[in-house]
Amino acid sequence: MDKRLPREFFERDVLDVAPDLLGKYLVRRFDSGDIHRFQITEVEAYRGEEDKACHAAKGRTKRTEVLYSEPGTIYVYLIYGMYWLLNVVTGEKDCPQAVLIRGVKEISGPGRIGKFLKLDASFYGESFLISDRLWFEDSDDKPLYKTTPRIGIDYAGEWRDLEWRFVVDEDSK
DNA sequence: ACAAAGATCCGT
DNA sequence: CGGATCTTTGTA
Repeated sequence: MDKRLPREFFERDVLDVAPDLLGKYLVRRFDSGDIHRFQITEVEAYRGEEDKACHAAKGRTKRTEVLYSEPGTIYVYLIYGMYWLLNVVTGEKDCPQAVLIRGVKEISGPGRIGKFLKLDASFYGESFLISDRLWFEDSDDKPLYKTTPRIGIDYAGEWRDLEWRFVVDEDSK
């Protein structure tokens, strides 16, 4: 059976998709053919042009173009000249939203995930719905989680304090 | 054309 | 706490 998360999963508001991704599996098929599954433990939501922390706050540019495309599309970008951060586009087409994958069970930190999964610019615009090297799979786990403000966005003014970071609560497992 | 900052990580 | 390292964006 196909456990890959379908378009309908991502075609919802980012604030619904983000917590639902906790406990799901991020699956990477490397060039060698080896397939690794990583259970998601930490995510953040970035929501629309109004959200000053969202890259789409700058409007439609070459970099943010993909945020306006179909739900389930891969958004990767290089930060600090060395780390590829991984996001999945959510919501209706033309509503720029994305979930940042910040942590999985074996790896803490969005920059380290990109390094471990060998991500690069070639993933930009690819789709999690049909890719043969990067996708999400369902899981029966419904872990309890806590919310906190997002990390590293102190510049975002009133949007800084919104608790749009979702972290699996280990204590409750 | 140039300068500045960034959804980070690591070593000191 | 500062350096690495380079793309994107704002300003001229």
